[in-house]
Amino acid sequence: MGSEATAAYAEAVLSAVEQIPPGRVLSYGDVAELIGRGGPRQVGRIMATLGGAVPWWRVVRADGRAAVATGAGQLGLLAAEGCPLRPDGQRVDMARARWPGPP
DNA sequence: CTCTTGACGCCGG
DNA sequence: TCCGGCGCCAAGA
Repeated sequence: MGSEATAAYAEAVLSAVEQIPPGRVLSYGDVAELIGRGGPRQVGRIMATLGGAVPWWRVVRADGRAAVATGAGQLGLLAAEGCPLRPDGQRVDMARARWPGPP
């Protein structure tokens, strides 16, 4: 059972993203640290492959900006959920929108 | 088996 | 604030 390691990792990433409450966001690196496995790149890869099954728009870059391939649509979804955005409207206010983590 | 790419992050200038 | 470079791990060609 070797390939299951990747499947288990993918499931851990998707599970963490599903736990993000509306109006909150997590960065790729935050998800990686939360599950304690791999790194930001691995999280991004899982999101690109299986992200469609979870609220992927709640995952943003560490600097509060949206990922390249997701574009402005992500910021629109976050804004619609009440997520605090910066005045420029191009980035998320990580100081307020960052989800502290599971209780 | 090796090389390149990627929904990234951090540091320095 | 913006720009470039280096590091990280895994999958695809």
